[in-house]
Amino acid sequence: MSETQDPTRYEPAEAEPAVFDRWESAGIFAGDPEGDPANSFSIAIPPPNVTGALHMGHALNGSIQDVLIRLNRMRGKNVRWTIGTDHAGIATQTKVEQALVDEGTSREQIGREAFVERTQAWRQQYGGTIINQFRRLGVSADYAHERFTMDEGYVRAVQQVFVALYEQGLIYRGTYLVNWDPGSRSAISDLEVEDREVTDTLFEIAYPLSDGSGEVVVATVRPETMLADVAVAVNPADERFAGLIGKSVVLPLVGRELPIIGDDYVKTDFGTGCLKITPGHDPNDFEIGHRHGLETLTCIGEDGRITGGYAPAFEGLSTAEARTAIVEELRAGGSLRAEEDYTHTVPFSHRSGERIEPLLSLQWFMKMEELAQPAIDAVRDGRVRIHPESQSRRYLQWLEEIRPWVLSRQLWWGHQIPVWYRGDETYCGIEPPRGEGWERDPDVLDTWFSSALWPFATLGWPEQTPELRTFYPTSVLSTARDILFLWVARMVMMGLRFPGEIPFGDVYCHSVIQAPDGRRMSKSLGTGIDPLALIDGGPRPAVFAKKKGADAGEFPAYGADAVRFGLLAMSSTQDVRFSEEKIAQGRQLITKLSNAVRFAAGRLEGLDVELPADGSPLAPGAASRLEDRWIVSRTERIARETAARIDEFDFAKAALGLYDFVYGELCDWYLELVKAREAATDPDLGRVLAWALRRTLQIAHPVIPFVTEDAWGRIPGTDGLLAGSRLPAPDDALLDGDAEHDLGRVIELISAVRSWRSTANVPPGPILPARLEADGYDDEARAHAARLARVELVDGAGDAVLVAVPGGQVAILAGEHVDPDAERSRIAKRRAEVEAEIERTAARLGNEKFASRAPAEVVAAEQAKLDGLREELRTL
RNA sequence: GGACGUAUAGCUCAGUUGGUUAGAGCGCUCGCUUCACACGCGAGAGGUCACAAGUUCGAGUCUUGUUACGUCCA
Repeated sequence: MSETQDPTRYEPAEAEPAVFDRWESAGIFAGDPEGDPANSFSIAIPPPNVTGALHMGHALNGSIQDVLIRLNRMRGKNVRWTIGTDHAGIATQTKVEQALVDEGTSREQIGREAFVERTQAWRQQYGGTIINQFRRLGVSADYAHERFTMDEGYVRAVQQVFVALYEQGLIYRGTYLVNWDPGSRSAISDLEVEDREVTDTLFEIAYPLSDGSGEVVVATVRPETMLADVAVAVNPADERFAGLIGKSVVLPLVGRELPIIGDDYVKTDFGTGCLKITPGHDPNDFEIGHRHGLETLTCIGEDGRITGGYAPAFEGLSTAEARTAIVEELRAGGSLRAEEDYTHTVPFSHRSGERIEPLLSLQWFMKMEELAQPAIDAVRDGRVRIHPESQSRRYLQWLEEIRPWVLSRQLWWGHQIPVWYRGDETYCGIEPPRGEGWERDPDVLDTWFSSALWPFATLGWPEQTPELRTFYPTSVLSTARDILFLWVARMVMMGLRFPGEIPFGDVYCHSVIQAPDGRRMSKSLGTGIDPLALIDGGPRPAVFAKKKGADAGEFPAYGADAVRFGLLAMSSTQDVRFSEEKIAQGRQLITKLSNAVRFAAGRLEGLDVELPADGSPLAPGAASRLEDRWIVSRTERIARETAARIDEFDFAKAALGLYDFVYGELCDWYLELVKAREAATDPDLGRVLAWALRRTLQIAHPVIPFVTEDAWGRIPGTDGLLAGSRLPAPDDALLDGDAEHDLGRVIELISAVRSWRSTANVPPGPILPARLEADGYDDEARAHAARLARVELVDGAGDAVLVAVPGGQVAILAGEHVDPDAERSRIAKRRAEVEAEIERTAARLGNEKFASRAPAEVVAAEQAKLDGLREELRTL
């Protein structure tokens, strides 16, 4: 960062905050709740965790949604983007508990009421962080209607849904295995569990048949749980054990008799093909036990030590000690048949780092089949479309094998379950029960239960608000793939069940942005990047060093636009690796565009460049200039393409297509071509230049909103905010295929001469005399070609170097810089290439089967290519 | 172990239903203080499209197999 400000460089840090303030104070982010539902475009943001800070996934998803929102706002849609945060039960509770511990107290000491108050206060103070970070990114959401999954109306929506599902018999209470964390002595959610790969020992243990006719050998990594075994299972299709189903075995060390059951969960090719069934300590066994009506025993307590009274010798031992002791005893008793290393993934607690102990406890659940079927239908019949399409298969697969959902969490922060108990009585209702002696269920609901209501609860449901009528169903849900089940599927179920309509028409699953080494971006691995460090500048983590092993240094302050562009350009239908180059590419585009506007503004200074009422920059019927017709046509095409790509969620193509247009057409050619003209005496130029820049800024605005808004105000004749401007309807009258073709030839000609110059070592400066020996170039085209190729078109004869161009050749006359003799080797090389290609093409055309079987247009294209090559060969 | 996905330039990625001499950005090389821009302008080098068979007039693209990697599920 230099001390002196270079005025040719756009400074995002200066421009962005001011631009954002202008948008917000103009109130353009708010939709009209009374608008026509048919003209609505709405999005409910996936609510980020209230404890969170913006990470790369949020930044990508925020950029994606903002592109959709801004494009549709400029189309004149009535736009609503609901923003807000999720109360995130465990994460938030953990944060506050940590603070209490630091103060030398605990949640148990201060009590539930004080704890919840304390957490509310914490949220008031810190919960807005991520929302403000979204502002930095340029997110144009409706901040005035920010929602929280525990605000007043939302609590009512959650309770109403719970009570309704309870009354309909879909919510019930039962025993279930939870993820018990022996370290923190509480149940934790799946989200707080991380799978780690460990190497355990797979033990093979013989269980003798009760009738003495032999034995079965089971394989297990957790022999200590055998004390609570209730059965042995084999696959009914497994011929080895076909005769055993229905017989029984004797459990070693304990002596209990266990039935042998058949269940096709058992894999015939894993372990020994016999599985011990311990419903009290393994989720899969629990399912199998349920299917077969087996009882559930437990032999491990909440402290992770052996209990149960099945084998007193091991009681009180930790699971690890018990494992050693049990294996020893089995070995001594001759029951241990084999042991081998076995690498697999097992769950660990994020909080304590201890291995999760599945534990049986009383929980609230929800039956899912009845809710799942309509959600399956909605995707099958296309009312909800999932992009990319491949993800819908995963969605359907999961719903088709859906299992009951455990709703209750042993936490204090969240939606407390609206159920009260008195003796054997149970009451479920929104209002507390009348009478004395009732006690409320202490548990809260899984955070995803309330999140599932997000698309409609944020619009005021269960009240029939104007917002709900206008903006529900929402248009698009954009999210990371990994919560397709946890969240998306549940929103579809709840939307169909309660408001009675799908919650959104399109679901877009965006890429996961990985670290350069292909790992996930993660704070703990040091592979994460704070998007604010890219926007404002900040330390670059070591894995992102430009050269391996070198000091990683700092990110430059790329600004929000560059970060948005880069993330969108990186995004794909699959996971992608983060590339700082794409962010830098965005910064280049921004600088380029800013300078283009600077150039145009200089030309247009003091001119009236109001457009005719129909919006067309070209005077009707007038003989407009080639380059003007060309840029108008090209701009119109890019406008359509970019919008179409955004509509089909191809954000990378939209962003990179913009880059190519701004660099490769607008700046490289149009601005260069018009430099010979003077706006003050050329009314066409003023209009077309202003039009092309304005349209380009409009097209680019959804992707790079700040710089385009800043530039918008610098073009004469624009008023109001770009973000609030209306896109004109597509206009076929602006398309001009002839102009595109004709100027395309001029560009090819100029490029051919430049290329020759460079490879022939002719200095770029001098203007060389040359003859244009080619058809199809009018005076205008000749003038452009001469100026940008730096040649002077003459009629003189003489020795010359020939450069092949569309329609013929340019003969550069021999002179100070041009020596035809020195050209020989270059020409010979090119001739060899052309001859080889002619040979290939002629052979293809001469192939009888090609001529007869290939489509006519392919054959014609080959013939045209051959003709072109033969023409070039003549010039060589 | 199962399912799905991915292998294209030094790096990160495009590449429509098979059809010109496979593209872009970055990096690299050469040239340029061309009056919007050196975060610039012009030109260029660089690819056995992972490997092996097959289908076809024609394969980066389709089929099968192999290898490597990734994600999810168990």
